[in-house]
Amino acid sequence: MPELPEVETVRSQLEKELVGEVISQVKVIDDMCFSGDSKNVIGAKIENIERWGKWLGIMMSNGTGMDIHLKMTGRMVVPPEYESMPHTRVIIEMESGRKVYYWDIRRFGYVRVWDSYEVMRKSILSKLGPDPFEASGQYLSEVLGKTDRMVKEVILDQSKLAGVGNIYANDALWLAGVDPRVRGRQVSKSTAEKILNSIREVLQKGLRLGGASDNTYRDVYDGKGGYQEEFLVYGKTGGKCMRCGGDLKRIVIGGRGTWMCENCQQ
DNA sequence: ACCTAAACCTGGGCGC
DNA sequence: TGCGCCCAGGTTTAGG
Repeated sequence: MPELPEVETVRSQLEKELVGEVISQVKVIDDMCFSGDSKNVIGAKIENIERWGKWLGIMMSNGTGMDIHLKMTGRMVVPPEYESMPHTRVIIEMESGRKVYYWDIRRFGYVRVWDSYEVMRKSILSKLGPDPFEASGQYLSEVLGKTDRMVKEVILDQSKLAGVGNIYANDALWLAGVDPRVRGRQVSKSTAEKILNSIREVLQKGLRLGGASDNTYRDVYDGKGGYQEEFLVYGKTGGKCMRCGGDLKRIVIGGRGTWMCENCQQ
């Protein structure tokens, strides 16, 4: 699933491919994955590509903008074979002849065109907490101290911390040795700091490996990431704990699969 | 204001 | 072989 490391990988590759290009056409194959007025961006130059949490934001030279969310199964890809692939939903063409494809099996994600880049940016940022690399341990400790929700639900809450999804949340809590069911208010300040450091560590590793491709995620060149080979606990039903050798357990928190070692995570 | 659960969607895997 | 069911989860929305 595209989380911070996957979306950042896509952002940096798209930046290399597209900044400076002028959009000549937007072909919408599936309405469900597109909104806004595509005429706004025709003839405009791509100035910059940013990432906020799991969102991508494209700044256009005429003050308009586009945002993209990959949700579960979205891809932003450039290989030409995507021209006629099933599940290609939107095609963005450049004056240079280059094309970029929005491909998505489940149609949860989207490309949206906005009249104003600034309005778009503010609208997205208003829903998001800080990036885990910018948040302080003090901040996370304060957020946790105000809630009785389980710690895993809090770190997955994009309004509290932007960019962490289920894969990295599971692995970070195992690395920190914290039971995902612990209530926010029960977490000490030093434990909150340990959790934040573990989140950063697994995200860094994800970034270094180009993300996790256990399922449908691919980068801009249709390549796989490597983090799926390095999962600590995520998805390891019936697996053993790498730290103590105990059986990993699968539980459900907030409707999501959660993997943990009951011996190491207290 | 806070919290929970359902809805959105498709393909893959499973049991029968 | 095939059918029905469950599961995957980021975000929004509805309801308690």
